[in-house]
Amino acid sequence: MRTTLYGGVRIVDHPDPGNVYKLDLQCLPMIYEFHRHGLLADRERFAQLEVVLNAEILDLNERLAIEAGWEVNAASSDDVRRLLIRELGLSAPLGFQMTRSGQISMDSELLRSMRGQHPAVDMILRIRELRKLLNTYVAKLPQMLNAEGRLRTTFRHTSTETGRLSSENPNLQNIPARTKTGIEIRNCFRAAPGNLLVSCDLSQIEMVLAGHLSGDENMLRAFRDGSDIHTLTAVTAFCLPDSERRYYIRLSDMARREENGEAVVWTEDERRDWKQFKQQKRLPAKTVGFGILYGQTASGAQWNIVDQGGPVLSIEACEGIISGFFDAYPGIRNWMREQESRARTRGMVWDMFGRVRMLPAAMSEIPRIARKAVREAGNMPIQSSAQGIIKLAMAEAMELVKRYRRQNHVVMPLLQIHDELVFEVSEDCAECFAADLRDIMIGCVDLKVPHSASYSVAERWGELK
DNA sequence: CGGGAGCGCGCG
DNA sequence: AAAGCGCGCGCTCCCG
Repeated sequence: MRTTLYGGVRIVDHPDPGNVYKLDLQCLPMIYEFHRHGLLADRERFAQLEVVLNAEILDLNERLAIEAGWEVNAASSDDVRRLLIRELGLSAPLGFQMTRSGQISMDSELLRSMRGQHPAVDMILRIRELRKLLNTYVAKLPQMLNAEGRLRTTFRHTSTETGRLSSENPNLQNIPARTKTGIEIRNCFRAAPGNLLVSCDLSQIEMVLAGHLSGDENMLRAFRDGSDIHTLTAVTAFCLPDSERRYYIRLSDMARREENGEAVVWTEDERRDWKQFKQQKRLPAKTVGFGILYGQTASGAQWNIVDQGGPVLSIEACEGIISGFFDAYPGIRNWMREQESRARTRGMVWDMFGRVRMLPAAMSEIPRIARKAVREAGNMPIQSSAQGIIKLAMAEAMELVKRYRRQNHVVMPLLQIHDELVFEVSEDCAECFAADLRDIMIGCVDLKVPHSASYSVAERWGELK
């Protein structure tokens, strides 16, 4: 039994936080490297992109004004509400979400669900997307370059609740990646001539850790066999009969092998069935699977499934998928309950390295406050453990960096983006460094699941992965 | 005109 | 009514 003070609170019987302090200390040399180097930017390319975006936004704004009959500011949710709800009378398939101040929310999730009712919806979405990219990144970042044309960020390593790093002035952990224009922004960052960018990330690390921490046998087996987790969840959650179960698991296996570059022969029926299963069953199951790690409820899942192009499901159906997930992986349910109980009875949870998060709110008598804390309790050990693994890898990778430097190679640690590390490395050894880095990210910790990491090498950031 | 709340959205 | 975890940051709107 150990009694210590943590955050000014006396607590009994919790893991030794000594390892955490060591972890945080050991990753500092690499953070120093991040600060020292910065990312090389392509001014020319930024400038070109800025012209293109400006033109498209201007054009869209004009067309929106014609459509509406007045000058709508897409960045003003008041304007958007006035146009779409009051003047055009549009409605959402799942009803409206309210903001804290009691207004109907006009966020992109809701707008996407109203697509097709009126052309103004798509225009507003597109204007929003482009304005965000232009104002936050394309017009802003080039002003922040140093004399060498490199962009430096500041990482904070003591500011988050889960041990994650945060990045500010500017934030280089949220550079766009998901859209076509976003990738063009990433392509404005590059390695210097003679160098290449290397990135390596931990695959599905949070789901892997859910398996490791809970010890759930079904999930461990699934990861060991390399089967598709979301298909397994789907067939259980939707209560498919045995024959269909086996059929779809076989199809998911074929899809995986095909992705790995194997030649796979599909019949026409199989193709059609897989495509339908993927959209109608696997997508909801996948969405729920991620949501569960955040404590998502049925109504949250319902919105999310629609948002990602899945079917409109009833609340009952969503509840069914969530409980189906827990039936497929009962160990996860028990583990989640254990975190909830730690939060409710002791006001704290901790991760696999002993990092503690105090959650006194979980003891609150106000249900909304307590529920929020319980969600945080379920997520923290997973997010925090993932971060611990990356910090271990950062410490070990620093030795790798020194070894390469002794052989006169250029190696510049550039960024940590939560489950990913980015380096700039001389081109003659980039591939080799990447493989060594991957081995460190896998080997730095021993989990019940053999986890994996994947790397990528390219000249420009947007070409990675 | 600066500060801050509220909203929205980029990333993992 | 509430609504999914962790961040940083830009714009709008309102206040002093």
